[in-house]
Amino acid sequence: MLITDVHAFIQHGYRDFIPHLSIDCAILGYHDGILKILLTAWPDLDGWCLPGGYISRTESIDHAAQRILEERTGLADVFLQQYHTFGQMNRVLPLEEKPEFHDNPLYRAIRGSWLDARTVSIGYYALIDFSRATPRPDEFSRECRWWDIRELPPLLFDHPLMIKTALDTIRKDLQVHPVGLQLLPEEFTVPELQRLYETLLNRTLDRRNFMKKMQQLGILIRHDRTRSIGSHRSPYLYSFDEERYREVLTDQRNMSF
Amino acid sequence: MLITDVHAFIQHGYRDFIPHLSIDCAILGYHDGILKILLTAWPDLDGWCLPGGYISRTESIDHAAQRILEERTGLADVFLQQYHTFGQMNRVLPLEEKPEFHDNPLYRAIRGSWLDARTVSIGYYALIDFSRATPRPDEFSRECRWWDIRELPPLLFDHPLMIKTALDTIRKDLQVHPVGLQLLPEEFTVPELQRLYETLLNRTLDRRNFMKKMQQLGILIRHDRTRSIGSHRSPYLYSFDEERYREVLTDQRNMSF
DNA sequence: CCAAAAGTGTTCTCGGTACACCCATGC
DNA sequence: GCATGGGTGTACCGAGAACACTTTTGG
Repeated sequence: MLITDVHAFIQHGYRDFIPHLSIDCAILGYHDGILKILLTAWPDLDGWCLPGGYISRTESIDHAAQRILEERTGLADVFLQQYHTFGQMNRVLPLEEKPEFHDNPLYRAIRGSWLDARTVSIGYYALIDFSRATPRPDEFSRECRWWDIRELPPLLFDHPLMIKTALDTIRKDLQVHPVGLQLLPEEFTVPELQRLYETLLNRTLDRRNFMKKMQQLGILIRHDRTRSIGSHRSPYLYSFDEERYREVLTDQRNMSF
Repeated sequence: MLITDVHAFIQHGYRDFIPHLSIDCAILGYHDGILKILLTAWPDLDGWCLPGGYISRTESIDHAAQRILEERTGLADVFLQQYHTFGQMNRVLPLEEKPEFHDNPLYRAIRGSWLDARTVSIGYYALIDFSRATPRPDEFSRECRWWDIRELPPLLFDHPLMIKTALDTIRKDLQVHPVGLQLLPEEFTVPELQRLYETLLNRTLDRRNFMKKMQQLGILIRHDRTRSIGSHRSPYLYSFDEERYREVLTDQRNMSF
């Protein structure tokens, strides 16, 4: 479902969408050792937000999250995980205090509408390769772009908490679910995979122990070819053993680093 | 906030409560090696439900969950944890198919009201001592009582999934959070504590390893007195070292059994 | 004195961590 | 040949799992 007319959406959107309930997606993007997060900005406000949206009355919340992610990134069938529902009373309060909020015609239209109500938001996180996504702002936003996770702009609402909770959850889930299937190309080297883990966990890992761990998980298939990386020894190329990968996913043993 | 008049609530409840969004509480009760769950039944329907309720427009979702729990059990300040939000399209569908649903005047009043709408539900779980709770049905229910977790009655909606997810989450959280502070009397024996763990995890544990684990966590204080348990050696009485207990809670290391 | 439960200590194994040496590559 | 990063193996340590004997109590 596409929102073509912003003001029709403000006035009648509650016919198609559930009021008081929204979804916010912490879309983490990884590429070449850089971890970014997708944020959107509204006009005349200098704070940024997680991409969000509303739930159609005829779709599941998981479907709504997938749809929102696809609208913002162009990517479908992404691993997307519900992680927490945020329902504090003061979630959105700080916005009302901003003077910019009162001047802009868009926000004036929103005031008093179904959108101007206490809202509970369901948080989802996703992990994707940001080089494959093309960020697109939604109808309300002036901008939608990647931000380095280490240099975030000012954030609106309770979105700092949402991002922190998402990262904590991802790092915890990483112990159980070997990620990376979505984030790396078909063929990759172990140092590349290690760098992904190091970036997500925000700490360095021991090369030898990391290799041992991956070998005993058995989810990697080594190819004969290597990758040329300049004036160094060429690392082997690997692929995921997808079948074994799924076995490990269902297995509930933890992986620690 | 108390609902005094059921029909006023059906007609005007949306003024005070957020529509389309509810809370369901998986309230687990433990006592003497028995694990139970609190369920409510609606008139003329032979399926049971988790106790649930709506969120006041002026309270946080956590507060709403606490309130609902207190209304059903009389207990305040209970450890209550959000664990998942359920938003499938067909959550409530099976109810509409039941013939009993169409005959009862209560359900006829609900049809077409704000309550007869697609609803997303936030799941919370709690762990309490069921001997200290006095179950009370809500205004819609004909009964509210404990059921042994091993012998559950037929359940309505997606509540089987809710219960399964709650139990899975509790068992996972048990690895991190030493529970039991809420579920045991002030003074207890280690075998009693072990039985609590065994009941929650639904498997037996080794006495010696369990004792070692508790000792190295350091959350137990041994008293000089013992408890007389019949024709057997009298086990020592212990209390929780609450200060140390809180330290362990914040610590993120896992406890495995 | 006997049955049943409580209390305690040792061994084994596995996984995580720390650590050092050689190898390949391009300049 | 040298700098840089890739590939591999070993030693240690702590935690969990398996396991047996003694002690207490009431009948």
